[in-house]
Amino acid sequence: MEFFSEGNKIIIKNVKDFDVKKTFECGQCFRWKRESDGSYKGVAFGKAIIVRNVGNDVEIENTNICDFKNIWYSYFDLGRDYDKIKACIAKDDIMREAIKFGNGIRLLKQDLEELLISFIISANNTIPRISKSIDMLSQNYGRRIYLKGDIYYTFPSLERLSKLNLDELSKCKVGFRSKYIMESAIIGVRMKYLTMLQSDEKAREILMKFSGVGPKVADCILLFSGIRQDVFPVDVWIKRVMEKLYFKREASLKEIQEFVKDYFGEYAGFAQQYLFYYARENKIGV
DNA sequence: TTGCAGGGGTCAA
DNA sequence: TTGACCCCTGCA
Repeated sequence: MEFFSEGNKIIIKNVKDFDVKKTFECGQCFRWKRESDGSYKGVAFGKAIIVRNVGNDVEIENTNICDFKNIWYSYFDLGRDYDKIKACIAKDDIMREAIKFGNGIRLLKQDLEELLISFIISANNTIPRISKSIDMLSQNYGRRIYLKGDIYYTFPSLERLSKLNLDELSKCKVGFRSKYIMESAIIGVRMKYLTMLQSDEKAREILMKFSGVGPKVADCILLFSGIRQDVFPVDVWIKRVMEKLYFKREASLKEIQEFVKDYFGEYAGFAQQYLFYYARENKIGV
């Protein structure tokens, strides 16, 4: 992979497997907004950038070599060989079709604190509402940053969120999840560093001790932070697509997870992303 | 216009 | 195993 800077842009030449639209719209993140020219503006790790596909290249605007090396290279998972992953999980015609459809999806390595709160908000919620709540939390309690003269807001720290009361949280339209957010922020601050989870065998168990974090949310946090690739978050869409295309009948959460563990193995999480995008975009099972 | 179901699940009984 | 849960949107 070759990259260079040009003004306030980083240009990554001849990038394989990086479709900006699919990566931001496959359901793993909530803070990227599509612009009329097809680029995406968003905030991650305290920085606001614009990302776009230009032919075979990817451009990142409002950044520099230093941030690219320290933040974006990891965030966009640029060190990974997606051909290898795809070869590992392409076990059948269904999966090959889903991979073909979702070709260019990358799994982002996102911030743990933001993931924890975002996916607590996602429970029994709709994507537009989740985005709205996350934007409101950021606007009210995040830090101001600038991009091309416009104001953006970073996602607030757990430290900051842990000091809010239920009324303040409820104003961000999180509904019954305000209690979960408050309690989880306090637990997170008490743990000192969520990054400890990186090297913890019991990361999933620990995450499920947080208020509002069950098996699905825990798996999303593990997968979208890059801690684990073998987890397979099962939500209503994945349940439907697995039942319709693989089981040909109703199947329990446990059944599905045991099946994919053996079937897709260490890269089950990538299979989940291709299937999720495929199922949602084509409304499979609806 | 009004009413109701349902949504990236989790919790508590 | 089951029902409640904020509250906004879509649809009849």
